Formats: sequence, structure tokens, C-alpha cells
Amino acid sequence: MSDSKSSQEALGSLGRPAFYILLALADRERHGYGIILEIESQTDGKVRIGTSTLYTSLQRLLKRGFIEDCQSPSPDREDERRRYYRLTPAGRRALRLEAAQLEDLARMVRDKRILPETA
Amino acid sequence: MSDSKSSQEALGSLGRPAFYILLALADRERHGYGIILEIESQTDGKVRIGTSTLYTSLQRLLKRGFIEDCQSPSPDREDERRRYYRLTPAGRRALRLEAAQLEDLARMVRDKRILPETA
DNA sequence: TATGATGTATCACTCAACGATATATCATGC
DNA sequence: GCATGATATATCGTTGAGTGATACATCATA
Repeated sequence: MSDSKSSQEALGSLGRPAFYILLALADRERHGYGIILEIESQTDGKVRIGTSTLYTSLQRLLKRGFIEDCQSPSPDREDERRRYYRLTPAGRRALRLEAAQLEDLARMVRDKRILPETA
Repeated sequence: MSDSKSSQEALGSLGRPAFYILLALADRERHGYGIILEIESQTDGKVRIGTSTLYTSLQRLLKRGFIEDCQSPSPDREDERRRYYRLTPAGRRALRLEAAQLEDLARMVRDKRILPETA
């Protein structure tokens, strides 16, 4: 053979920032800036997405059909600048797939004893 | 503020293929093609790195000082085409850092109950 | 000596990530 | 009324990782 098998293309087509974004939208709809804050909160401030990364990622996720626009959860007395997003079924599937691969990877890390016994 | 805090740059500077490669080198030195086979084996054939991805990644990892050339583990009766690589201390540190972030991410996935109870 | 598997390497293209920057609106205190 | 800082969305331009295609050398074997 001249290459492994040309069944490439997969490997997690999602980038890491995109994954964080989908994850932040997993439990409820959020607006852009809220996504940034959610990620920062969930990672104890360790992971910070800049606005350029966020909004370019959101555009790509929209185009791929993984997220969609939606109404504000509390329409009265709402900041009108905000634009809300939620996962589509396809987005949830992509997130699950990605999450499963991540679990496999985490298992590999444990098997190779890279970290000092995380539990 | 006009951006989150401009303390960006981190987020896992390693790409996913690069991470798989470092992981494959964690327990012992390997040659390029052996890395491909190791990854394929460890993931039950689910993850396949193509040769172009492998060798360009190896070059970058060399340049960053995360891996280095080394001798074959069994010098007698060895295939002379093979080029062997091993982790440097810096490479191992990078791998550990990356692995720790991965564990955090896996924990977030569990907290949000994306997957149906993985254990 | 041909064939297929093993093995390394480069080219060229695409696209995700991101720093820099711009701009609008909100809440607040003076 | 208006200045200020936080909140909020958006785009530009650059960089660099990932990858399909391709080339070619060497090994084992039949």
C-alpha cells in the first residue's frame, strides 16, 4: 500500500474551542458572551475563549447546522444586543460523538499512566 | 474591557494528531510507521493517522523540542529505513499538561451527562 | 524478479484559531 | 445629562495545523 487506507477525514472534525462551545450549550441556550463566561466558569478560569474565536466558531457551527438561533429564555426585560443559540439534534449527535472519542482518549491516558492516578 | 483579558494563546497548543503521537511515544521509542500502527491498535482501528499528517507533525514536534531522534532499540537485524523517535523531558511535560486538560474536559462531559454513564 | 507490505518524505491546499480592532448598548455614579 | 467601564457582537488578516495526493526506497516472499 502507499498509504494507510485513505479512510482519513475523521479524527474529530471539531476543533477544541468548537467543542467547548457545544459543551456550554449542552444544558441550555446561551448568548455568545454567556458562552465565554460559562466556559471560564466551568474551567475555573483556566480556559478563556477570545471573542474572535467565539464568533468565527459560532458562524461555522451555524453553517454546519450544529447550532441555531433561538429566542431569549426571558423575553421581557432582555438585553436586545444579545443573540441566543441552542444545539440542534445534529449538534447534539456531534457532541456525543466527540465526547465518546474524548473518553477513549482519556482511557488511553490512564492506561499509559501519564498522570499520577487521577482517582 | 474590549476582549476577555488577552491571556489567550493556551487552550492546548497541541493539535489532536500531535497528541496521539506523543501518547504513542509515552512508553517507549518508536519509528514513524510504528506510531501509526500503535495509534490504530490502541483505538481499535478507529483512529488512523495518514503519513502526511504523521511526518509533518513529527517535524513540528522535533522543531519544538518535544521529541528527538534516537537509536533503534535492537540495533542488530534492524530495518535501516526506520527512523526512531522518543519523548524529550519537555515533550513529556507537554503531554502531561495536555493530558490534565483532557481529564478536565472529560470531567465536564461527565458533569453535563452527555454520554449514558460511562462506568 | 516481481509483487505487496513496509517505510519516509514533500507539495499544495484548506480551514480553524486567534490577536487586533471596531462599534454599539447597557448600568452606574456624578 | 453625560462620562465611564462592563457587556455584547462582529470582521479582518495572519498563522499554522491537518491532510489528500504523490513519489520513491527497501523489505519479505513466492
